[in-house]
Amino acid sequence: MYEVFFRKFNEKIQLTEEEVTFVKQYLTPKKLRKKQYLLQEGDICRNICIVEKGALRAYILDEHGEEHITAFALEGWTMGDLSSFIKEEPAMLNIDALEDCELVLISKSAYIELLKVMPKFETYIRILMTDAYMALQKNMTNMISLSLEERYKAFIRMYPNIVQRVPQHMIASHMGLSPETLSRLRSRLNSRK
Amino acid sequence: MYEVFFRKFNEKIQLTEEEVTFVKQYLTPKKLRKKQYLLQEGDICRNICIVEKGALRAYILDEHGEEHITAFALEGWTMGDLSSFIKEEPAMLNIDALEDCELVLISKSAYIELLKVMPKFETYIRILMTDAYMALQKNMTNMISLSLEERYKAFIRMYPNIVQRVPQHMIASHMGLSPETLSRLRSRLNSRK
DNA sequence: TCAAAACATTGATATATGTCAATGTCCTGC
DNA sequence: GCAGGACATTGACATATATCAATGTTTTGA
Repeated sequence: MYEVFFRKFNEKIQLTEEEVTFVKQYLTPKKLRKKQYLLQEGDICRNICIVEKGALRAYILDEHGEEHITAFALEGWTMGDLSSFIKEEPAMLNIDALEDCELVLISKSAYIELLKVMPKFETYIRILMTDAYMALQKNMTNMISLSLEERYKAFIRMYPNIVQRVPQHMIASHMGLSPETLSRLRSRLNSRK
Repeated sequence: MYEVFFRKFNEKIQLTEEEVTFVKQYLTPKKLRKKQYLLQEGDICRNICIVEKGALRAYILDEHGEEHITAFALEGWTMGDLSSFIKEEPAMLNIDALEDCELVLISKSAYIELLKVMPKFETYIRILMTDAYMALQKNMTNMISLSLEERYKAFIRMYPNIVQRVPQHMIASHMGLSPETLSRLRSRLNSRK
């Protein structure tokens, strides 16, 4: 149980068997069926989740009620509305399952307790946050400095699994494009090679 | 010396006088004149910096050589190309001074050593990264879900000091707009009230 | 197994923003 | 103190992308 979670953990920080057992006490498994919600806008995000299996998306609704996908999460990725989790404020994000999912949840109290009693956990979180920040930064600089075509090609290169498993209009939404524009972009790219 | 740095630190984690003295050993002061560079694209970012006084900007050059400002930093803010600092890869960002600056630098070796020997430093960095991630996320969701006008009003509300101290065309660049478009947006807002 | 929904594509048109250019003002450094 | 540059504004025009609509295909669920 929790194989993916601990595989990811061990990539950053080695844990002994006892430590694994110890951490497991603080984790909760959760299954989610396709289209079910993990979090809805306005609720407080009570858990950080790690995807063991399946796929999630996070999206925000704009003033016209349009969905804008802010993130996908596949196996091994972390998902949640971090601001809501940390500050215990209403979430801006909606998170739902794109496929049937198996998740690992860390509650706020578990998070706080683990940070307090287990330095290796704090180190792991520090690294996780650093990596997440760098990834977001990278996305932002790509968004700013690349042409549409280059952005799409970079996305395919970076996240080939997402392109395979997620409908195209959601990728368009994630890139801030209409489905039509992405479709035309793709046909331009195909005709060119 | 390093007043701003330790004020910020103490807002998150209380330090004893001895701890302050200890941390000071790892810090280096640096002055920068307006328009001088702290970091240039292609170089490796050897230091994380905290602004004691003055203002910095970070920008990236796109394929046409156009500048796109990715961040500003005023007193108390942290600045650097984090990916370059952590991975010791060539930086994508250019960082220069918008005003004469006084900075505090933390070198990579100081960063690693402090993380190793001082749990409070690791906790501080963990919180810093978490906050930075949340702020970037917030910017991204604003970018996605708000109209231009709302984005500009949100920016003014959030960073009134930047609006006062930074030329308008740089704010346009930071918002991903041409200077003309921001100018027209502002005149629209003014005529309306 | 079939009907309905979800999805991708393509065309016609609308619109927001960028680009180019001209003008005037205000800094700023020599 | 003045000249040149940086900056903001405004107008005319170009262009990329959104929007609306129609069509065909694939997936899904009863």
